[in-house]
Amino acid sequence: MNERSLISPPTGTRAQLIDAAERVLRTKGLARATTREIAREAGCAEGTLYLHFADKLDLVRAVHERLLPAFIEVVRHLPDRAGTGTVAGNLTELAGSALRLYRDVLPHGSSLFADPELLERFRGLLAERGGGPHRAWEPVVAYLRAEQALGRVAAGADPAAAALLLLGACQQLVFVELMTGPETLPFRDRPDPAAELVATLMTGLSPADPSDPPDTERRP
Amino acid sequence: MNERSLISPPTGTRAQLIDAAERVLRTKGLARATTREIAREAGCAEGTLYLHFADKLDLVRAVHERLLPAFIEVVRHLPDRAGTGTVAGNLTELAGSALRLYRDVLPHGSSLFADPELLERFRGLLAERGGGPHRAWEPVVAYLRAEQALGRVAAGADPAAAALLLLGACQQLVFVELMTGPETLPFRDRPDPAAELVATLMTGLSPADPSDPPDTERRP
Amino acid sequence: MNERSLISPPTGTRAQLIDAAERVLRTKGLARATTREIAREAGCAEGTLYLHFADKLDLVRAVHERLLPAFIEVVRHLPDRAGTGTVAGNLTELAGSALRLYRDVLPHGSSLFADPELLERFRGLLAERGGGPHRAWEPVVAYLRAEQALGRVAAGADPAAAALLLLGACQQLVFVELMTGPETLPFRDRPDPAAELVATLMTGLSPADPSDPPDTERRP
Amino acid sequence: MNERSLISPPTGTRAQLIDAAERVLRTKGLARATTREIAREAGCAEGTLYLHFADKLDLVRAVHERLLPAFIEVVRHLPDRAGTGTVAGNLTELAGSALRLYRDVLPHGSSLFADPELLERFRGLLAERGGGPHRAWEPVVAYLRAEQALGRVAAGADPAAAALLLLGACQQLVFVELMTGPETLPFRDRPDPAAELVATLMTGLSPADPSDPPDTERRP
DNA sequence: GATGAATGAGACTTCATTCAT
DNA sequence: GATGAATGAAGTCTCATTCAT
Repeated sequence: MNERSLISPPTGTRAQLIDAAERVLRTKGLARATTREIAREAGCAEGTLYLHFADKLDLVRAVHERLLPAFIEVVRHLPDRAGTGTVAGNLTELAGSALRLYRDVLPHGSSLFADPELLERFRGLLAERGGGPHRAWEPVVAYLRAEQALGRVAAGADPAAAALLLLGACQQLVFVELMTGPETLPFRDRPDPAAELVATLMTGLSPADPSDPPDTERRP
Repeated sequence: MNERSLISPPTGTRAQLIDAAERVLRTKGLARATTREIAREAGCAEGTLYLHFADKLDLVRAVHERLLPAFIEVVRHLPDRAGTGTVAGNLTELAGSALRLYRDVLPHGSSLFADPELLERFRGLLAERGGGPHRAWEPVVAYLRAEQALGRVAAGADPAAAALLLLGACQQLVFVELMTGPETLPFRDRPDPAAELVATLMTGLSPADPSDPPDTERRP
Repeated sequence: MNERSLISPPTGTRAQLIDAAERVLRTKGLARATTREIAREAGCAEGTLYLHFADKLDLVRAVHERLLPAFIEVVRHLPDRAGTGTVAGNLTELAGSALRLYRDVLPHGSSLFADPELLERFRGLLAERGGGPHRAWEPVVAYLRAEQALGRVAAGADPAAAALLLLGACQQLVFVELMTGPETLPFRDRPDPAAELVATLMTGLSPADPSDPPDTERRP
Repeated sequence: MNERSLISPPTGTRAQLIDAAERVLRTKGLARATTREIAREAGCAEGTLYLHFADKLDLVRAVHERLLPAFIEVVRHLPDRAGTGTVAGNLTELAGSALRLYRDVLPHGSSLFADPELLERFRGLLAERGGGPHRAWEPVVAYLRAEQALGRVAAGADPAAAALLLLGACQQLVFVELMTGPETLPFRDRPDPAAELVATLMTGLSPADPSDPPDTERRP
């Protein structure tokens, strides 16, 4: 329908429409993001939208498409840092980036569940691009593997589980922030949530005392 | 508007409407859940809906209201189990329950971000009920504190961070499952994701070898 | 449909419904007077309305039916007063009563124009009862004729026109009051509109000076 | 919402909608004037109505807005005629115009009482435009004052009361005509109601014989 | 007689989409 | 490419009316 989508410069009417849609989607929500409102925000006529996109969902898809690289970008260069700084420092920086990213992206991603057809199109997009939120795990896993090779991460640790624990915590923290509203923020009293998550993940919960092995039942 | 809501038995037209709405919301999504479809699913006339609910969003709110207790129920009795079984076993069971719960609840909760007005009403509901997804952390924190007192969890561990890591990982896993679709399931090859998450959380990432302290830079 | 309508006492559910309907019609207007609201106001169930009236318009008709006698009552005894008091005094009293009456009745009467079917039913009611707003003119005409016979009203005056002038002025004054709202009342600064209308009607506009005959053109 | 309203030519979709609404309102009445019917009458789609008006009542308001000038136009040039023709002739012409005007306008104006919200909007319109049915009195009052200065109207007469008597009589005559229906027309036998009203208003009711002063009681 | 939950036709309104200019 | 008035299907919601209790 629109073969210039990958060639077209980031400026121009098409890009303005995507920008406008992104803003309206985040502000008003998917349910209230009308083509009229988006066109008004983009400063063009409603009909112009259909010169650049097949339909409204195609525009929403374009918004998501533009969001995808940002998602990977956050963790892309992480593996290169293996062996530099400290593991905890690198992971804390990762967690901080993830928190910022989720604040921007989660409303868009969550809205997908409100519309199965939109979700289906998004899956098609993921299939094309080979993307998906789980792709963020991979660089983290690669980084942890590299650190394992360097001996800075326990050899027995499960990098995939660790990546899921850390990124999942970040996502849930933002999810709860967005859901309960800006007033009632749990974890807000914490000075640096990212550092605390990483510290706990590094140390683990098991007591150091081997006289109390965690995998043995205490009572019959 | 409907004073029977707290007294009425779980059967009756009102309950049928909530049931029907829950099904339609999960099947068609919030954006496609029409009053006509809900009434048809409930086996009553469209107008009947407005005998029991102020408007459509009020019905959606009722669906969420019914979901809230389930959320807490999963973790409510966890603190009582402190000192019984193994810590890892108890947390694995929790993670398993959380995974099942999120599969049911996440689409509903995520859809809230598609409609700011609905989100606002949901916040009002949370304010009334004193609820919110973060309430699930509290029993986990209480449990971990109790285990710390028993010496089965490291005294220096941060229970709040641990709860967020574990529940966040579960939520993200389900989020990715639901988003990428039933075909492309990452982590599907894993026999028991819950156990792996718990194992990693228990052990931590830091290498056991004290000659390689994790918080010291290796290279300048 | 309901043969007891003329026999039934003024109390009882039927009368309560008419009372309630009268209040709701005046307060909310015909367009917002729902059966639910009327039943609530009457303190009975919605279905009860249909035990006493064929449909909603039948109830509205009953309200009008009860208003009709009040309309005539104001002027009924006027002819008997011929030759008593002063003509101006009698007419001023009449005008005062008419102003009060129109304030109660005009919203109901005017609303008839909003619904041709209701208006048609009202005409049927008038045909039955031999009523109609113009019946109010007759006693006034009779009174003026009697006063003419007594020489207290000019023999050449047209009683019908006089009745229309006086009652019409009262109706329009109330019409404007109701339409422009309670704040902006023209004629409100006048201490006694009724007396002023009557004074003008008694004296007429023609100058007393016969040297300036009113029916002669002054300029070519 | 529609900035062309003051600039747009009297043709075009907007004007067609106002025309159609005016017809439907007069034919079916406010209560039966549906947007579907109005759109059908205007020859456009139902949704088009909302391109030009905020909602249905806004369209009704526009109909009334277009009626307002007509109301004033009837009496606007009356003061200029002071001293020309005869007073009775000028007033008779005025009364004739008022009768014709009320036949067109009264159903619309009266319907306002059926819907308090519409009445409220109409008051807002009057406040904007500085209008209102009482504005019709002013030119009549000005005319009578001018004639008083010329000695063609009694110096002691009350112009405001006279205006109210004459216009009120015209309004009530039309009100009764419209209410009782085309068959039962009181005053229909009269050849020229306007002339008769004016004649009575000019002469007054008081007998010419000063030996019978109207303000003295005849009997104790 | 009284009830009030249920009904369903139909009202108003929104909004993605088209097309002549 | 751009426009924006027009479209009309579909949505939410109201309300007079019925009927089993």
